[in-house]
Amino acid sequence: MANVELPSLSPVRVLQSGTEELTTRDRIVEVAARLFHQHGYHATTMRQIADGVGIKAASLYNHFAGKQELLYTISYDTMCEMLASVQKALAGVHEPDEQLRAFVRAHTTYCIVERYRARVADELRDLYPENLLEVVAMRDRYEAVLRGILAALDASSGGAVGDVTLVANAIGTMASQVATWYRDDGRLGPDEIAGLYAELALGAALAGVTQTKARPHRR
Amino acid sequence: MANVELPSLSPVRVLQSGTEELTTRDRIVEVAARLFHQHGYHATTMRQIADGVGIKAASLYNHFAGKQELLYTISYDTMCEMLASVQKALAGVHEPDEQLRAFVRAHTTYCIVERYRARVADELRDLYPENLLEVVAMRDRYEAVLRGILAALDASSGGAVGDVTLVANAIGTMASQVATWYRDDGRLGPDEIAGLYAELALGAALAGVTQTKARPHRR
DNA sequence: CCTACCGATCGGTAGG
DNA sequence: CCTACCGATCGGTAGG
Repeated sequence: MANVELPSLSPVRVLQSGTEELTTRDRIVEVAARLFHQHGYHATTMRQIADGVGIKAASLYNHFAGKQELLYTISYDTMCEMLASVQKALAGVHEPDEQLRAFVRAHTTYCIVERYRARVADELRDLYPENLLEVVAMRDRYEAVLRGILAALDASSGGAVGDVTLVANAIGTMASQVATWYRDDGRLGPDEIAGLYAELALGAALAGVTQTKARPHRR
Repeated sequence: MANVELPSLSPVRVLQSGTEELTTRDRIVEVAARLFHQHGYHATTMRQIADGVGIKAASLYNHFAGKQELLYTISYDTMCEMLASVQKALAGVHEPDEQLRAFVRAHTTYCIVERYRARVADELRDLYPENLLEVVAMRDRYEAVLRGILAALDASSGGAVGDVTLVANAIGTMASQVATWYRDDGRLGPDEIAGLYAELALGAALAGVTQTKARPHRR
C-alpha cells in the first residue's frame, strides 16, 4: 500500500496549507482516519496504518502512545475544526434564516470534503471514557450553536420551529450523514449539495408554519 | 451477563409474537444485534454473545456457521422487516403527501423500536462482499419506495421537490439516525417523534415552493 | 450443548 | 525508525 491522496486540513496543516509537505505525524493521522473510516477502529491494525504511511508498526509509537490516542486525536481535532468552520461561516450573519443556511452549508461541506475524519469523529463508540468525555463536550458546544440558531428562528417566526432540540437533532444528523451517499463522481458537487441541504433544513425547520398554512394538521 | 430484555420481532417471531418463548437461535440473534450495536462487529466476540445467551461459545456454531453469518442474518432480516413495515403502512394511502408521512412515520418508528438491529443493518461495512450484495439489493428496493413517493409528490406539486434522489437520501438518512439521539427516558416517545419527523420530512421535501413563496432565492 | 484445544494475529515493548 | 519478539485473545474445530 502506498500513500493517502486527500490533503485536508488540521490545526497545524491550516497554517502551512497549500504545500504538500506533511510531517510524519500528520501523515499517520491521515492514513489512520481513512482506514478507521473504511474498516472501523477495531478492524484497522497498526500494521495497516504503518503500511499506508510507509514505515513499520513499531515506529508509530514514536508519534502516538497507542491506537486509542490516534483515534482520540482524530476525533477531537476534527470536532474543533468543525466548530471553527461554522463559526467562521456565521461571522457577520445576523438573520436567523441566513444563519441556519450558513451553518448547514458549512457543516455539510465539511462532512463531504473531510468525510473520512468527519465520520470517524461521529463514531464515539470506540473512544475510551476519558477521551469520550472531551470529544462529547466539544460536540455539545457545536450542537449548542445550532440550537441557538433554531431558537432565534423560532422566536422570529412566531414559534414555527416548535421543538428546537428535536429539529436540531434532525438537521444535524441529516447533514452529518451526507458522506454515506456522496460520491466523487456523482451528479452534484459539494457546494451544490451543501446549498440544497441548507434549503431542506430551512424547509424542515419551518415545516410547522408552511404545513399549517397549506392544510390544517389532523392528529 | 444474563439475558436480553427487548423482545422485538423477526419473521418467525412475528407469527408467534406476544409470548416470550424464543428459540435459542432467536435469542442468539437478539444478543448479537445488541452487542454489534453497542461495541461494533469486530469488537464483539463470540464469547460475549454466548455469555449473553447463557451458553458456551462453541455451541453458537450449532446455530450459525460463524460470526459473519450472524451479522448477515441480522442485516438481511432487518431490511426485510423494514420493507414489510413501510409497505404495510402505505396500504390504502394514495395521496403523495400522506404517503410520505406514512413512510417516514413507519421508518422512524422502526428505527426507534428496533434500534439495535436497525443500526446494525445500516452499517454495511463489515459484511462480506457476497452478503453485502444481497443486503444492498434489499435496501435499494426500500429506497426505491421512498423515491417513488417523492417523485409522485414532485409531480403533484409542480416540481416542488426538485432533486428527488437527493431529497430521498436526506430524508432517509435523517430518519435512520434517530436512534443516535433517542433516549428511552427522553421527553418524547417513539410515536411523537415519528409524527414530528413526518412533518419535518414533508417540510424539507416541499422546501422549494415554501421557500420561494416566502422569499425569492438568491444564488 | 460441552470441554479442550489450536493456529493466527493483534497491540505493544525491548533495545538499539 | 528498525528488527525481533511476546503475552493475550480471537474465531473456529475436534470429538464427544
